[in-house]
Amino acid sequence: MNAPVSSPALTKNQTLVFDVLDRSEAPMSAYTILDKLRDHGFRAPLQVYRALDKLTEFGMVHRLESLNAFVACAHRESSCCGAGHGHGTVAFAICESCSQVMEFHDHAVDHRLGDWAKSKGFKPSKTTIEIRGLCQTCAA
Amino acid sequence: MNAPVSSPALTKNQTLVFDVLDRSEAPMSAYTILDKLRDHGFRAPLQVYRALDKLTEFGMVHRLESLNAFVACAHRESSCCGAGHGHGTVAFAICESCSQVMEFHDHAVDHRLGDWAKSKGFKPSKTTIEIRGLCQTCAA
DNA sequence: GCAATTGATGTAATAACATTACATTTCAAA
DNA sequence: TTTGAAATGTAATGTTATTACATCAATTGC
Ligand SMILES: [Zn+2]
Ligand SMILES: [Zn+2]
Ligand SMILES: [Zn+2]
Ligand SMILES: [Zn+2]
Repeated sequence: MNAPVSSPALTKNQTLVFDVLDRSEAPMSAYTILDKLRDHGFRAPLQVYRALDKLTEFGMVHRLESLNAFVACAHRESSCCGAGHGHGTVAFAICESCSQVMEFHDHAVDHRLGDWAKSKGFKPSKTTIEIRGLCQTCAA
Repeated sequence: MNAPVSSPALTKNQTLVFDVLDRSEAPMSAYTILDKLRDHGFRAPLQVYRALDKLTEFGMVHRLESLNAFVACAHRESSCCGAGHGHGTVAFAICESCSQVMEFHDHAVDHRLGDWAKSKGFKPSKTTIEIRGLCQTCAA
């Protein structure tokens, strides 16, 4: 269940993609990332998708399913469930006005969904929790 | 916050789309629905997307973000949070082997996420909870 | 009855997101 | 130094969703 994964040294493409995402305020689509990296020799979507796959596997990047977009992990150092990037289920609050994304982990929610799964004999592999709405600033 | 919505009589296209989804065991993409409805005069994706938009608005259909697909609501009559289809946040467990989808509502999860939002001044408009994994049968 | 408005529909074209297939390169282990 | 695994480059294609515009149908106000 979302076992921590080691994150080896990144390849050149992985580093480029991660740096773009990490410097971005907002989530980015694969194609937006591609455009940002044309200057660095990127020519095709697959170069981005391959890097994103690995970064996601390493837990350094998350895919926002409701946006078809990606963010660098903001769940940095350790936490309650697993160390470093090897976190358990994480949730996102996504502002539909300014695109800001807040990443958080809620133990109670995680356990509650885990209990539900157990009660149904369901074996979770990945859980998505995304709250769309307005951040404090934009709601004011 | 996810206020109940009245569901007026459906139009012809809405009825066709809903019936296809309602009879399906598994979630369907808009294009799969389109193919099922060619015989009934459907020719273009927009006919499906427009119907899906309305059905979603009525709470009769849900979009599964992690699948880019749609299911008929299985949350039928009333429930704790709002009557009929006008439900609060709902969660889905999606079997990656047999495609079966279980729709459920968990009060505790809903309130916990609501509390988090309140504590951050975040105003939720829509919350997505999707658990991918293996159903009891497929996990055996 | 007959505009005027509104919502639904039909159709084509295009945009946005993602994968398959195959050739080539890199690099560390044997 | 062979060789095998992982990464990369490139093109083509597949899948999902929207924009733009024309037409049609039901309702409302006159
Ligand atoms: Zn994270
Ligand atoms: Zn905001
Ligand atoms: Zn439902
Ligand atoms: Zn199953």
